[in-house]
Amino acid sequence: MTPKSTTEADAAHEALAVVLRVRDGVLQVLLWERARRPFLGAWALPGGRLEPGETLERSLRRHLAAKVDVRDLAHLEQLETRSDPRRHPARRMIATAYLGLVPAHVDPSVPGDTAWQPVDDLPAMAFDHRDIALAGRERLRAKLSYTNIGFALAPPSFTISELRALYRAALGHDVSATNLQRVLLRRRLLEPTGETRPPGRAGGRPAAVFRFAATDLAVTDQFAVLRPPDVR
Amino acid sequence: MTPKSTTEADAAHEALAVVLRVRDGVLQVLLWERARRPFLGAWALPGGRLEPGETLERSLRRHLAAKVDVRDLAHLEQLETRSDPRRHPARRMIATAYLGLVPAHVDPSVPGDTAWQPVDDLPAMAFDHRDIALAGRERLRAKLSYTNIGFALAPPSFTISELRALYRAALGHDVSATNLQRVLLRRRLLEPTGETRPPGRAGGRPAAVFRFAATDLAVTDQFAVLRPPDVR
DNA sequence: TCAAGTTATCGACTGGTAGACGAAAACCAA
DNA sequence: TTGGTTTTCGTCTACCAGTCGATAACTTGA
Repeated sequence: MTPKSTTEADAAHEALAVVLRVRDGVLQVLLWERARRPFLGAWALPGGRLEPGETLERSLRRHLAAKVDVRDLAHLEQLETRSDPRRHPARRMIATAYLGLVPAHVDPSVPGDTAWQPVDDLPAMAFDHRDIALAGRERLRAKLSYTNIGFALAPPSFTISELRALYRAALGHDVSATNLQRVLLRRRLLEPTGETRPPGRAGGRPAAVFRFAATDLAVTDQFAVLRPPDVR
Repeated sequence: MTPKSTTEADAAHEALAVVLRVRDGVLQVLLWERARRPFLGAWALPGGRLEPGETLERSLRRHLAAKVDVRDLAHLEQLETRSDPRRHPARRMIATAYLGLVPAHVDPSVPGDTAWQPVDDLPAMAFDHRDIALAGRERLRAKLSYTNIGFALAPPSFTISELRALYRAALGHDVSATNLQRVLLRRRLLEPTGETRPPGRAGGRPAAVFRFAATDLAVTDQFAVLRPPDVR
């Protein structure tokens, strides 16, 4: 049978966040420099201990409030829970990671010990945080293809060129402007605002301005290759 | 600042499993009848407390061993972590749920307090286990469409008709035998064994026998509508 | 004012894939 | 031999994404 009385205390639990944004064509993650051991001075994901009575998401938002304005978080979803006993060198610590997205148009001021780092060229990181950060990137990339999660990275309105730059930075490869517009329009994820943006100094045709349709994310969170019959 | 000393003990953590199989054309989940309060006598997902030094997956396999032969589990992946303080009426309990799949050809004997229940017609369940079970079903349905996760539900070899029955039960809707074969063959997920199965008493053409190709699940775990250019 | 350059948008072509359907194959039973 | 059953295969069609080139709408500079 399983032991009923735990000799040591129950495992501590923490919530961590992979907060991503696109800036200057680069996908960045919010990291902070640890101020205590272990891994003193190393880069780490923001987050912290779960306190009694809190949900994980609430705890995460509380810890995050010290780093960024939580109102700037356009999207937050659970990633995975890590439980390897050796992931923390000193104590038992279970971590539940979340993926958070910050739109391109907000630039939250962050404390001095906090910085945006490129996800494709991460510095040395504490614990297993590097793996978690990369898992967050992969989740974003997968979901960009079949959901409207892109709205969480984009400003309220944008041109196709601007959106294309966002997708290129997040996906890590180029996307065709023609296909991006057609695919998103056909799926009713995008709608034109009717406005246009004046061209830059080099000239060029004014770009039409679009916005993401106000559809529920959950609605478009599904994709099926084998669709049910008669649904068309 | 956040409180450093926890007045009450840290939250207890449990691992739960949504173990699914297809039997007689019905998608079933493994449940057991609780033998103690709260929810005494109600149906619950198998699982139990995480003990010191265990990973979540190891803990789950240990608890599951009392219910089914763990070697019969063809697939196990993490689903989600639930942390609502009110999900357990008496104490603080965080649950990490997993999705497990049992192939159709094995029929593990289960203890008397354990039973397979239809996922589409669940009995009243303890805690939030009903939500978790349905989340497991949705994960399976989504992944059936774009991964080779179906191999974990299928016997080592099978005819297209048998596989079609499996998919119909799991997906909840009919699938065309023609398309099922063509789609899976084209993606190299399926390969013919060269054998045929003799027809039943009513006659009919002998069915060709297939098996899932021995590709790594992780390899086929990706799908992209917006593919990178030049990859063809 | 006009030509050249620039950027955005659109239409057309192509290839690939899935759903539907019916024909053909391979068996059984009467 | 005929009719029924099940499986398998080919074909037709629709849809969708990737590519490419034409066109639109603007700029600057001569």
